[in-house]
Amino acid sequence: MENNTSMSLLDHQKALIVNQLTQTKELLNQLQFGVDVTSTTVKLLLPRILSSFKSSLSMLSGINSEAGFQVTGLSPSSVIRSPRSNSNLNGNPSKKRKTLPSWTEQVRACERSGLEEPVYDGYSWRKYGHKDIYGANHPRGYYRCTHKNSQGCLATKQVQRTDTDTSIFSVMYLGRHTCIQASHLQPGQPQKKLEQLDKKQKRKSQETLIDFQTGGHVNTKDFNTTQAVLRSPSFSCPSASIPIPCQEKESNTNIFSSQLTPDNHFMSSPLSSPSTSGSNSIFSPYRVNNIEGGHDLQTSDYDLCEFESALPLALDSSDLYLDWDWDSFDGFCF
DNA sequence: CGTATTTGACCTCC
DNA sequence: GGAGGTCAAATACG
Repeated sequence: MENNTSMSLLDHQKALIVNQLTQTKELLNQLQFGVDVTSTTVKLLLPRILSSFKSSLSMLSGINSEAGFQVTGLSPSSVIRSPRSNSNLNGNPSKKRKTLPSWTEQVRACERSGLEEPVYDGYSWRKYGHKDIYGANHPRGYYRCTHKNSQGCLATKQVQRTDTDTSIFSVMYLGRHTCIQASHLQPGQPQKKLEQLDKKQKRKSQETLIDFQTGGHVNTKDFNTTQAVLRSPSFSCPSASIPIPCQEKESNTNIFSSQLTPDNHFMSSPLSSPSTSGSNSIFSPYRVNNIEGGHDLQTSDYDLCEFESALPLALDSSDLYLDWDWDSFDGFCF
């Protein structure tokens, strides 16, 4: 039983990685051959590409351990459910979506007071419930995909602050996105979304209103790896003049700005909308799965650096030049 | 006025 | 029966 489980899990992981990389390749093709390679589009795509690679690399690292996707936070239970063992949020299993894959992420938010909202992860979510959880200090928010009705997308997520660190959200994703969210590829929509979010945040947290354009604090941890690759002010320091320390790099926190779904759908981060006036940093999601001392994170980072150095990006303030050789990629880290 | 959020009630599972 | 999850009416907001 367990052996079969391990085998199927491994196969599943491999399949995820392949799909993830395939999707990444498609994104790169969009950059390479896309007609509309505007700077905004590029800025949207690149973080997704990087995130996709990071997720893939993380999974590869995780495969080495019996625990599976430890690095990405994608627990084995997300693939094969085990009753009562699927302790995602406070150890309580989902009671209704048992057939849907689930996984948990822990995401740090750059806090503003009174914020109880989920991290913007690139998808549009609509809150449909809010519940005080027995034994938990903080209520749990229930979100479903905005496109549930229009496209029948069944993806949901549950967001809850952790008891130990209120700046960290535990986000449990249920189901994968079957919707096509134009915001992922079209520059205008996420920007609009983020602008709305920003306005909302400003409304809600007046006493701690921090204007990013005037040097407010931004949690930049999740920018690190992106910056390492992009090395371009137009990417790492968006036009909105968000004060991002481009040279700064923390070594012991693994940062992934995207979220990987079990079906290789990854979720781009708000980082992908650099033209937004700082709202993309209201929440700065990054994985904190290594809170207690991470697993394989150094390896993952190392591999990522290898990838980054192999990625022949030449950027200037407005254009992206991609000369990606997939034959080279074939030999990369595998 | 359309859309998103809030929140109490209801449903499901254990 | 209790806890978690979802629904849907009421409300808020742009």
